[in-house]
Amino acid sequence: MPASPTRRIPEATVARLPVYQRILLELVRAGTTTVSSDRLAEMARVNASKVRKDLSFLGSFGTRGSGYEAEYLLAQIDRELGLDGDWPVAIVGLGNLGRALANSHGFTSRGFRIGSLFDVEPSLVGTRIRGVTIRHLDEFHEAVAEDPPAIGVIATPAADAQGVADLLVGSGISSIINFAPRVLAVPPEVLLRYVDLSIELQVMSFYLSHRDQLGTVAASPALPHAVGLTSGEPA
Amino acid sequence: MPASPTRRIPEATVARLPVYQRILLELVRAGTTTVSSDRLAEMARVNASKVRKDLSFLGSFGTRGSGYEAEYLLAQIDRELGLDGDWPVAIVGLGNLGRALANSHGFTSRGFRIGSLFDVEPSLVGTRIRGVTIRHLDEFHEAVAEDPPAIGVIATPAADAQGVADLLVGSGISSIINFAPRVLAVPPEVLLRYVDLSIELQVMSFYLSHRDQLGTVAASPALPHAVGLTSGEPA
DNA sequence: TAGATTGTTAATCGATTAACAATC
DNA sequence: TAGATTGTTAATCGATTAACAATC
Repeated sequence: MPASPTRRIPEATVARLPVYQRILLELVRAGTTTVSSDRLAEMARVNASKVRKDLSFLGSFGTRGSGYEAEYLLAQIDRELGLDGDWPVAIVGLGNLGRALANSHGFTSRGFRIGSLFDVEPSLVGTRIRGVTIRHLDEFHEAVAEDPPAIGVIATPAADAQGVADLLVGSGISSIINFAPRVLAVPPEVLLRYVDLSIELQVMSFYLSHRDQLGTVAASPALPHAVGLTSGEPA
Repeated sequence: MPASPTRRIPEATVARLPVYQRILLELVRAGTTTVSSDRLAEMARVNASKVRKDLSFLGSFGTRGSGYEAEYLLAQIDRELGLDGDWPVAIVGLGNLGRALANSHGFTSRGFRIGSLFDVEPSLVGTRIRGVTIRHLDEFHEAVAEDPPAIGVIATPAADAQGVADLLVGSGISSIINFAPRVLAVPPEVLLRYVDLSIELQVMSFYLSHRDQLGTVAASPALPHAVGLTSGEPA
């Protein structure tokens, strides 16, 4: 019943697993024990065949005639996503955005913890967020040597983003999420992802401005939707 | 030389246009006048063929032998994205995240403006961000009647997100960007996009935990990368 | 001209989806 | 059993990419 040992999960499926994960989390909290692919599909706004195909890459966890046991499926997805691990994350930049991130769901959910926080602003250095003291960026290398982060998050002003990226890469961090509205240059082996309101707004703008034109409207944007660019090659 | 009048831009291309847009903006600011598909591809971390194909959907704007005129290409992309329009955006929720959004690049760049801001917190209502006064959510319907937003942004705590979504949809807004870590139910014709740190972190976690395993690593995540789910059908 | 680079073709690859046999 | 729903197949669709003729 487990999938073959050499299962290779398609990228498009990986992108949807966190979505199913969140849906299942909400369902489980609401007391749901069993869920069908139809229901999952409705909530994720995707095709039910796609849900079944996606889940089939992880194994055969459903029961014909009744559906999936929500809690069990959730555990399987967590395992697949590596959320049974403990990934320390370093956040650089604790302005409004950085503070929002540090206080976000991302770090209260399984798999992640705030490893370290950095800023250069004297009034912020030394203060604490969620029990973690903000350190000066000058201390970056020693802090990282103590507790090496798995993922670096850039939440600085755009002008500082490349410098911080260089620092992260220089310290051996190979996964970066960039919230600064700036295109970054990093070595090709570094996993780099962008999260960006402007880009989302622009994609919306495209669909808004093409919506009512003749019949010229393109297909609706697919669900694992773009927010930016980029990624690194796997090792 | 313009593309056929019935050009239909593929979804994957639409997702990359904002990326090219940003790169061109940075190049133009840095004084670059001409750029090749190779250079653009390098900065966007995609294949050069893909850049040329993407741009060819907009028309034939390059010059064989030398490349693209940066400023002109930028203008064409802006036009295609509808950034020559003026889209008022309403932001609901002005905690750290909402404030970060209101002050972000998204609203200082072409095409968008902060139309209205809403919160329920008495200490916030009446204060101003970038010249716009925060109003109480109770005033939502009258405010929206005065100046109907094209796009609604949800930046509230997760628990309030569905209620706000209902309010937005009820007032006729058909494009929503949700920053709250909650799955929303909205009618199928509503364009809904999610932006979410947790989801980004989870996708990173997957690639991190599969990186060194045997040769089992999946393909690197494609650049228009997933951050969530969903979208509405075009009208 | 010689070198460079576009725009486009066509082959390939990956993702989506309807359909249905398997089976609870 | 009858009804429901999975897991998987196979056809289809869309996206990627190498290659190269066109052409500046």
